[in-house]
Amino acid sequence: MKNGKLEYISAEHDHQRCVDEALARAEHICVSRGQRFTSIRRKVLELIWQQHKPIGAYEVLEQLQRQGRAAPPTVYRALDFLQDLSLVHRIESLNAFVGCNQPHLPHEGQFLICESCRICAELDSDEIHSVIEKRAATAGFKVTQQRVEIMGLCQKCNKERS
Amino acid sequence: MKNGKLEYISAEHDHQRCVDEALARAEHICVSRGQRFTSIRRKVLELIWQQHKPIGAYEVLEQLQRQGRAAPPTVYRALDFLQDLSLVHRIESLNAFVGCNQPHLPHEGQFLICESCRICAELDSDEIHSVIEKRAATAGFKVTQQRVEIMGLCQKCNKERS
DNA sequence: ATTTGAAATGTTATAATGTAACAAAAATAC
DNA sequence: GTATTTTTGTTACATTATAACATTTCAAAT
Repeated sequence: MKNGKLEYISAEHDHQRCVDEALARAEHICVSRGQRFTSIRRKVLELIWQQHKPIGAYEVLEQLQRQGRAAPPTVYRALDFLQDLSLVHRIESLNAFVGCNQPHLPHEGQFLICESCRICAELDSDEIHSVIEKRAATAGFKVTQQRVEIMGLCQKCNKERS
Repeated sequence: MKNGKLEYISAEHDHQRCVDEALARAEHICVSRGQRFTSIRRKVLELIWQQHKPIGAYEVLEQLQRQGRAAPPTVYRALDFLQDLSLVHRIESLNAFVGCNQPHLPHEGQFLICESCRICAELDSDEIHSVIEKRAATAGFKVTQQRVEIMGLCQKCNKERS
């Protein structure tokens, strides 16, 4: 996404591979930090990655329940764990969760959210980050976290409407 | 807030006057748009303005109930109305609402939220706005709304900690 | 291999936030 | 003054999230 293209919208995007890679990266990150990538955590992350769209906690729960019992705390705990490692992000304006492309990098949450198809792309723009930081500093404010949620139409949906 | 100072934190801030002015501006805006500034809407807006901190819908409800019956839809309807006119904004990461300083201007939501004292200041930085717009355009994304929520420490709380 | 302590998960109940649907009342238009 | 629209009341419920405590699983140390 550094190049500003939402490449996983395109037809040639191999999504199964995309998910598998995300899971592999996640496992690596967990291990390297001495955390356990348990089957529940893996399953929840996999469900979240199955689309590039934010998914609600109770939607994850429903999917989990198709293969056995599960209750809300199970899902929320997994989500909390995954968020702590930046493997998923919460989209505040949607009460929903989305997989993170670059969990290895320290980064803020910057999201493009399509109001039509709901696809959600994560940005990681240093320029946005630093302008916000600078403006906050002008107000004497010490930033610990930035959340940028940008609603609108993705390129594909925008074309279809015109 | 254009000057980047959070002046209403200071001791000389006359908050009653601040609230009164906000209500007067709100009334004017409603009238000028052919909308009714009913007593419920006024009361809800007043409650929200009583602090420069985001307040939850159910907290507003509690206050309302001190002077008669009220149920959640009453509050949410008033909040929806006030949001439509940009008289209040919803802070997504807090599930809470805050009064808007400059409802007359077209603007995006940009907020500085102090994690310590919870005070919330609205920015309206063209620079932040345009950088986000530009970055989104690079991804072929057509922006309809930006939400920027910046967590951290306000000047006052930051000083107190050091 | 067994014990043991910590981490993770199960389970039940409930809290917190938000909305649907329809009835009644109030304001405005005719 | 009646009709129409807008606002509010009221009840019930949907959605999102967490508290509290029991049980299980895992891994480290013996």
